[in-house]
Amino acid sequence: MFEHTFSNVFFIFASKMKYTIKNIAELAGVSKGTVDRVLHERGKVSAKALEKVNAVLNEIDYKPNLLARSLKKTRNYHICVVLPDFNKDPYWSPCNEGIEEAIEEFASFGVFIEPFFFNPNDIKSFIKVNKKVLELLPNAVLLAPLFYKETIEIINKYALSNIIVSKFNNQLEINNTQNFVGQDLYKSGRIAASLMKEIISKNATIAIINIDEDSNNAIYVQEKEKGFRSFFNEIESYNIVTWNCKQQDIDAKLLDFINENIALSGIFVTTSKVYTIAEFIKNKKIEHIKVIGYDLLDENMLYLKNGIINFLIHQNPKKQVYLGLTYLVDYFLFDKEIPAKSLLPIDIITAENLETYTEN
Amino acid sequence: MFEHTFSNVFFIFASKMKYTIKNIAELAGVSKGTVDRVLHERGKVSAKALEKVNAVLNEIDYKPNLLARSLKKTRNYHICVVLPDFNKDPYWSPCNEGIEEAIEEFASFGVFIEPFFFNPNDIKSFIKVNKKVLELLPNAVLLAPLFYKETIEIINKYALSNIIVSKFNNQLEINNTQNFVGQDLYKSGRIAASLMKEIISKNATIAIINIDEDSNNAIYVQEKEKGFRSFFNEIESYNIVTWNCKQQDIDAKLLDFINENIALSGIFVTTSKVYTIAEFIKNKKIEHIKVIGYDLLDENMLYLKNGIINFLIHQNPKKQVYLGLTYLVDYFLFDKEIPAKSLLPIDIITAENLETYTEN
DNA sequence: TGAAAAAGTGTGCTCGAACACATTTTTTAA
DNA sequence: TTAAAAAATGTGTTCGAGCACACTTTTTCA
Repeated sequence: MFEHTFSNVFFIFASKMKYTIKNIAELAGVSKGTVDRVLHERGKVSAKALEKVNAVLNEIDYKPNLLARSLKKTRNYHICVVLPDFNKDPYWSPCNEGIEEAIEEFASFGVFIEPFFFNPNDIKSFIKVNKKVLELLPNAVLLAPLFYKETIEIINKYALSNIIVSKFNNQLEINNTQNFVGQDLYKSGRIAASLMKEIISKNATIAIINIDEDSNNAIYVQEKEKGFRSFFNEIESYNIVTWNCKQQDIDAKLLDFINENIALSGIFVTTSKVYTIAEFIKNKKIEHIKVIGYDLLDENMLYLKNGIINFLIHQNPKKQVYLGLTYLVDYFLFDKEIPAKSLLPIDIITAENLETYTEN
Repeated sequence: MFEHTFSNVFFIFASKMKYTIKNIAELAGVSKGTVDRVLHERGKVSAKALEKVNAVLNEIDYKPNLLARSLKKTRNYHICVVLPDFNKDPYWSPCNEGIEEAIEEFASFGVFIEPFFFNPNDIKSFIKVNKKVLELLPNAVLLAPLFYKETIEIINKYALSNIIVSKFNNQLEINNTQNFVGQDLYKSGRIAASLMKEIISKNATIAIINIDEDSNNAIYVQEKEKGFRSFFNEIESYNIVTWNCKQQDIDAKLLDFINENIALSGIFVTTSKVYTIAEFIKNKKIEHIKVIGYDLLDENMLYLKNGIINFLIHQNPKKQVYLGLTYLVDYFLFDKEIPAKSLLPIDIITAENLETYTEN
């Protein structure tokens, strides 16, 4: 270790001392300008000076003060979040909380976060909103890429304007995605299956129900279905059937579907719309069917608590946006790298541990 | 809205513009010193000036730049973490990772974090380590308060030296704890019980096994037991027995215990030592007993994957320390409030969702 | 009324990094 | 040998908040 002392520095933690560029300059016997040039490899440094500075840098553990760095290059950063309108689909409602928290928290650092909502049932609305955002020329966009083809196009346009794009919730291509925050949907399906297996008896029939899933975001639901089926394929002796339906058809057709499959003892709903099935089951007083679905919507939580839904899988949309925004902010302010792929844990929610996820 | 413009300010986002003290001073027609006095209520401001500044402050949404604020009052903060040696109990091993990550991340902000380990089986070691830490006079201590009486004493001493104390993992008093990061142990026991109920048949016998729990940290284990029993008390028709044992006695005595309780079909181990029971069950080729325990120790994860352990409850010690440290750092750097009580979600881990918690 | 005390106000420096620009040293070539 | 060009080095300003200190205005009271 170096044994030098600085006039202006009070050694509190001997070896763990925080060095500044000025300190390094003094130790190396050069000016802070030279140290700066060495640190940033800006050239214009003589071999002798380079050596002196590097000698010091090798001895100490210099970490630039990120507060000072970020303050110096103070800029106002603008991040837009593009996501479905939660009035059209309550699944997205928690995202809003996450965004509001991020707005509040990061405003003090000069980061301005702005949400933009589109209609998840209307591709045109998705395109329109993105066009509007593009015109604002923000520094970055955090996007829920619901529509495959249109997202590819808009991402290219953003790229032309040097706007960073991160995605959340839906993986655009299932592999090789960049800047993505979300969950592994295939695994999520497998987990649902493993839970189902624990709570129903052998040789039973299990239904996978996809509600209101048109071809657009069907790929995401299909991943879950694949995962679910893969689990049972490995153990056999279960009969898995898939039913695609519209929400308004449930009342008219679900009873027929149940009667057609007499051994039916488990239903896996691939989205947050599981409450519609639960409602039906409750009204018809069907007691032998176990239900697993997605997400902590108010209605879902109600049916979970009174035992009609047995398990919910938590996709944690709030954490997804918040984390996505955190990555972008850390990138702008502190030069942190944005993780190419951030897969959140897949939480299993029961009536008992539910409140530990909703508190605070 | 104000319609003024500043010579040196470029309006990017009309109303969402970031104001500085200088801006406010210009708008109010006073100097930044006066604005500063108003903001901090330092007095020495005339009624007229106060009014002018407040008029501006009411119109705009001033958020001080936390980077600048923190840079100005640059200090080196020293935080000590006092926790059990992970060589004595592998449960604490993930904490180390959390601490290492925090050290790395916060060093750039002038925060120096230092871990101190004590022997969890030796009260004297706990006292000794804390005494050592006290002499260092850090700004804060993050503590795993394993021993009740001794913790009370040491906390008082820290307080006398104006050292902030946060606790994690063990709640000192079950209610009214301050600066605590951890889980609700009672609830955790209930969750274990609810899972047990799903996977065993009615009228069965269930064993609660406490391994190596002497009177010191017994209170924490007792909370889990209480929660577990409370769940089954509500539904009856189950027979719950408790067995307290030493790890070295398992081989000699567990088989007797199992034979004494012929209907035994579920075991709840109240700590991370569940692998010792799993090992026994595997060796004796007992197949009808379901096992639920705690924490993602390597051995536990192995038995979870091969089906001997059915569920693990994740106490997330790594997240606990990391979060505890984050709270302290945010407090020192950005004047954020330290939450009095931060209860983490209680994660249910199965063979299927396990890897979503261990990745990244 | 006027000097002293009190109250109010403004200026300028600091934190550490970054970078523009000024100054000094070395190299080049006539 | 020397002037010009190039390279190397050092200096000073900025970011925004916070605070010490200097300066100005108002109030107090003999």
